[in-house]
Amino acid sequence: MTTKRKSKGAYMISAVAEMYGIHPQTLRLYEREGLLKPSRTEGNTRLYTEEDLERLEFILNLARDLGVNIAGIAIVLQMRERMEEMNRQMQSFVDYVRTEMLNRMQRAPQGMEAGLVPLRRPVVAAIPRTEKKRS
Amino acid sequence: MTTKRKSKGAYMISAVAEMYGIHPQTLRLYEREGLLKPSRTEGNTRLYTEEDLERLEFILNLARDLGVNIAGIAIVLQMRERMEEMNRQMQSFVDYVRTEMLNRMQRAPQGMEAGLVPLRRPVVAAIPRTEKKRS
DNA sequence: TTGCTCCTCACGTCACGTGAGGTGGC
DNA sequence: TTGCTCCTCACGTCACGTGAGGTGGC
Repeated sequence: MTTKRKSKGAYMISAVAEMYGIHPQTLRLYEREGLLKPSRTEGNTRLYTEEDLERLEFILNLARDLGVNIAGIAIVLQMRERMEEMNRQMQSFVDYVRTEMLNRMQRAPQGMEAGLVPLRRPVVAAIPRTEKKRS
Repeated sequence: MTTKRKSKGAYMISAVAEMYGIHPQTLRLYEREGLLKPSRTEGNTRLYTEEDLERLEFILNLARDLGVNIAGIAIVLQMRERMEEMNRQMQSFVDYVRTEMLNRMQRAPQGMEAGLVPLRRPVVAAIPRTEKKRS
């Protein structure tokens, strides 16, 4: 038996197939269709990182549980990235406003009662986060 | 020939099918699968409003041009609604901050050089809008 | 009556997943 | 050598779109 796991968090195709109960050919299919892009060894063997596995879990959730086809998964993946980008921008904007408000308050505390209250729990808290598991 | 269009902006199934070059059965299929929910006349005949047609155009773009299956279209539709909701929240937050900043400036104009410049073109301008045609 | 509507059932096609078969390198 | 890897080709199944067939109301 050879090592199916190579270096830190990089898996060969049969290990991944076994972990998720799918056929190795299915993994090759997903790659051919552009859903996954695992790196390769010098000998051309696929290596799946933790990041690839996270993406694969998302794909399998759509494909197996929800019945979405490959074209649909591709769209959903890119929409997910757009939403995450929006969340990042929203978050940095909220952070900017919060620190700016605090700066101003220190210089002119009389404005406090009018402006600070709505900022304590910023709008971003009401936005559904796209789930993203961290190992 | 009967009237295929009833009242303002409400179309019967054959008119819609002809407009978009699809089979009436396909429209019934999309409704059965939950993608479209046209209203009905008292006699149980489907009536498609302008809003339904807009949604249908989005669906057809996914189905015909991109090859997304029905399960995928359902997911994409609900992601689209979430993104639109996020945009609305972002916009209202930006609006709130802008007016609040202006209020403060009028009361304490010495803070101007530090805070106003980044707000002139708010973050929302960098966010890709989901397209939404208006008739 | 005509031309639409409603519905259900069924078929053809295609995508997806999987299997077989043959190759090559650690 | 063994057990993996790579690849291509092919098949079974199912979803999607469409057609037929029969019904009913404006």
